[in-house]
Amino acid sequence: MTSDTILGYVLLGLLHQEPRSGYDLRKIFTSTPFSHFSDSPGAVYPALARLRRRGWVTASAPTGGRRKRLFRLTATGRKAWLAWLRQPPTGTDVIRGMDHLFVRFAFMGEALPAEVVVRFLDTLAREIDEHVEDLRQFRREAAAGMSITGRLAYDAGVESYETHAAWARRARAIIMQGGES
Amino acid sequence: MTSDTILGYVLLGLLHQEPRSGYDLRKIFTSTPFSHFSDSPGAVYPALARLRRRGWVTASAPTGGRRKRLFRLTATGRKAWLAWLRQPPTGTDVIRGMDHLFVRFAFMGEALPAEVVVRFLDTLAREIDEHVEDLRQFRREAAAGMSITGRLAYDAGVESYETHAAWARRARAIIMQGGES
DNA sequence: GGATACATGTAAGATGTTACATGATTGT
DNA sequence: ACAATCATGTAACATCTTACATGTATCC
Repeated sequence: MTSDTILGYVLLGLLHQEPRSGYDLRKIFTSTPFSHFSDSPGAVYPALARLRRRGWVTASAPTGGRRKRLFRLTATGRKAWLAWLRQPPTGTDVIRGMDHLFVRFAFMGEALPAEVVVRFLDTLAREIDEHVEDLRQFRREAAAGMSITGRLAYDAGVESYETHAAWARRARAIIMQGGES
Repeated sequence: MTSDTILGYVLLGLLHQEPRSGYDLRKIFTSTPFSHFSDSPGAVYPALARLRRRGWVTASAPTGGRRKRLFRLTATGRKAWLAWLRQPPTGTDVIRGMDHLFVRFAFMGEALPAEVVVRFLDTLAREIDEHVEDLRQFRREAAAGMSITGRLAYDAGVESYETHAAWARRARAIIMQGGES
């Protein structure tokens, strides 16, 4: 049970909501304005083939006169997806980029109990704090050798992390009181 | 003169500062706490080979008893790097992720006049504003179908963009008054 | 003498990008 | 009839990751 890419898990998450075709999935990526995810057939279809090979999804025979095939999650697919969702955020996750973490978080509400979500946010806020401390430390030592724009860009990064930590604490409070956003 | 990857341009930027070896470049990635950039030899050496093939850098013969080879920018390499630096930020850049833009911005202070930097920030702030407007629009339409964590994650993304727009305006002011950060 | 840091590369494998190929259905 | 959208895939290509291979210089 080795892990798949983020794209694989996102597809799993969308198929957890309801069975869909490759085309449906691509359209979601086209129409959603966030997304590092490409709607290109060259990304989506091979990813679906991969998931099928792993036994995480099944494809129906072509339906409806069209060649449309609906993909649906298998039991092991759901298990793999839940295992992915349940991973607590690590320092490495924080360094490698918050985006993946947000994608994971976005799906959590559909499948995990509030306490797990809250724990995720707690850990995330703490991990970000630690990383910010490292970033500040480095800035103190290295600022002298940096250009103006270098320093400003660096500060933008730090500020971005701080924004995320503050968000995590606000989100935690919202989840705790039952979820009025 | 097709374009290279971000890694290529970052290497170019570091070599613009001073000639360095592949090892030197890798160490920079190891020791800097930001970075999506990997210090793995399997990324850096092939990228340097690519830049050499393009005629953007030259490699000295092994020096110093060691096998160390120093890479340095050629005139066309510097031109290609400057062309990359001078690109104004586009809407697509903003959607694909701010990170690349910050990397570019970080190098700008070393090579471009303040007015160009200011123009970059102006355009960036406007492009972000536009994108935020789209994101809000989508949220209004789609919020009903989203889970709590889905909505929260989405809002984190929007907030992140807003933070960046505000940063761009602050950075602009700092550059204009000569660069006290 | 042995560990650690210096130093450069290649090999295998997975993933993603862009472009191509093919054909059915729906709306005008 | 024709265009647009639905629908699924493959092919070529570049890039990155992880792991391997090799050898030198320095410090203790």
